Amino acid sequence: MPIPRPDLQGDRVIAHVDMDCFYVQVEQRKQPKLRGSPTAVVQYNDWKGGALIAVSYEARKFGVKRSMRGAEAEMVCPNIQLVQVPVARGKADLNAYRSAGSEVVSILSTKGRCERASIDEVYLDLTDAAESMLSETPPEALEDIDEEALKSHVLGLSGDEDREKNAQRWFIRSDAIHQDKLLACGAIIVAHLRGEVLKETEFTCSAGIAHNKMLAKLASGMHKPAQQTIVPSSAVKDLLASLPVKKMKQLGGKLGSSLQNDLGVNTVGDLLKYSEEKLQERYGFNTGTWLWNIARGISGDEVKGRVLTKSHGCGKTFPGPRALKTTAAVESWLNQLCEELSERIQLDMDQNKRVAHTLTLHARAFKTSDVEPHKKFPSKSCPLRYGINKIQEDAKKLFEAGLREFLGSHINAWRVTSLSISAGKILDTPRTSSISRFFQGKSLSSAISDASNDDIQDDAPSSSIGCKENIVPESDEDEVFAHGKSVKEDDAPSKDRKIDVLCTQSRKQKDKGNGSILRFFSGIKTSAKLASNAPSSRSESHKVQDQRDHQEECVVDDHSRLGTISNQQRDDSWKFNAEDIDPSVIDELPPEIQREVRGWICSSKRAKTTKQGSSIFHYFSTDDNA
DNA sequence: ACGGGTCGGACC
DNA sequence: TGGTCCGAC
Repeated sequence: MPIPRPDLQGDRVIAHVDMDCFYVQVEQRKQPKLRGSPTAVVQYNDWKGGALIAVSYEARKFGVKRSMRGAEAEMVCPNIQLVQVPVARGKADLNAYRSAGSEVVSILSTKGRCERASIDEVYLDLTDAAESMLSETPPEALEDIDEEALKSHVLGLSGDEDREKNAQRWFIRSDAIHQDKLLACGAIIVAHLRGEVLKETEFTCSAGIAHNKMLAKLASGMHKPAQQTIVPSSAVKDLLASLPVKKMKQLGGKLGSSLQNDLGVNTVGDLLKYSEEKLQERYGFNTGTWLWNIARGISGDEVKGRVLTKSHGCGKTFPGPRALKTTAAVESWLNQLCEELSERIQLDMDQNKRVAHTLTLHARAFKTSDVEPHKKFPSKSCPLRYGINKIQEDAKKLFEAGLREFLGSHINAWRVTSLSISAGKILDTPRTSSISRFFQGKSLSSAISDASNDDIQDDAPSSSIGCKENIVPESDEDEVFAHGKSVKEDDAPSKDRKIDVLCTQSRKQKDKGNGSILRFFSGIKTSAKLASNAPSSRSESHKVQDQRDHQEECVVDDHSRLGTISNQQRDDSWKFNAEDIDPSVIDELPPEIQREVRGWICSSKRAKTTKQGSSIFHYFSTDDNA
């Protein structure tokens, strides 16, 4: 699982920021009277008082732990305040925590590359900011330095008496090595950011500052809550020497157990005894090298610039007697899950201009009269279509396909103990200079949800799920394009505006038969009609569109009717599917382009690749503002 | 009858 | 790829 990355760049400044008992803080902000008293967040309190998923530091003093039941917590801490996770559609609703996490990220992402590692954790690469500070305003006197930064814990400082004094001296050491000075700057930046977070969100957090993610993560947990810890290189060896392997990220599971049980490695330092080859032999090449490196505090793992999640999922378990026994029960719960999922991907689209492309269903099930004892319910996925009903419909088909495979040819009673669906392959929709401009009177979001209006029932043969085929049925293009009211009203393109080409990157041109050029021309056909009875002024929303900082072309996607927009500029050719182009579309083009297009329609039965420099390419790729 | 609900990543 | 498994919070 872990993979070694050589730390090419040696002196990075990496921070890991971890919110303190985050769910509790979110609830305390909502309900300030809870502040200061022992508090825990539980979900579902009907069975033994619910399961604790976050515990305040006041409550921890009483020995309250995560994974206790509410009832247990009350035994060890009678005054504990138990707050329930909101429930929506019969399941836990974590949206409040997700959006609180986003508040934090929006502050933390201002000083450098930011990776959202979980709902309440981020990594920051502050190398550039720290270098700048060091060269412009290096910390030379205590007065220069944020008070919070001076409270940092600096690992490896010898002084046992006054920790804070030592830390302060460390900050302003003029003879410190460059690496340490960078860390000091990083710590000052982090202290400032934490102050901003507190001011703007009322949340406290803890942080670790080090030269790589692994050490930063380790450090952020060392002094909590609301404190920060610095790991100078000089402290790494001693730190790891006594660190139990299980404390290291990635070693909390089977791999860590194996190190202990099979190699007798109890601390990370113990790993130093093993050669890289030995570790590779035992755990495989990648893992072996990775282990060898982390024993030395080496990790080149980079901070990904990613503040948004890569997928959205929701699920629910149905333990013991609650296990679902009928397809009706399964469908009913799937519908609830799909509603939530739909809401979330819709929000993602509205807020972030992103579109999800695959829908995946997971389930756990067992057979009551089991012949094959431990067969797993297979997960299934299909292209994702926007719209609650479509998602529900597709999820149902995915479940049916999975169930058939799960049951095989036997006639068996079954129980489902968990269900989850997720939306993945989420791609940015770069700003539109393409066909979607014709429809930009409305948001991308409404365009897509309109495109998946549920009044038209499409019937995909459910058998197609098991196969490699797309279960998404083709629907009438007019369904998309018919929704033109805002286009007509206030945002129709002017007649002379360049009709943008719709195309896909050639490397993505795997869609067979339903190439996007086809949709493009269908689109032009309709939009040209709309355009012809529209006012000729550029609309307000076009200007807004133009300001989006994404770039380049827009493409109608395979999975949603009006969806994916992909970057083109780097491609030197576009591949067009020339099938089924309505001649009236071509009439809209300038004469010389018309001739060109008619030419390649005649000459090619299926597809045509135009190279950069061709007149068609030039025409369609030229900015209409030019 | 399970820490539940979600995530990310690697592997085949 | 899709599907599975692992690890994490």
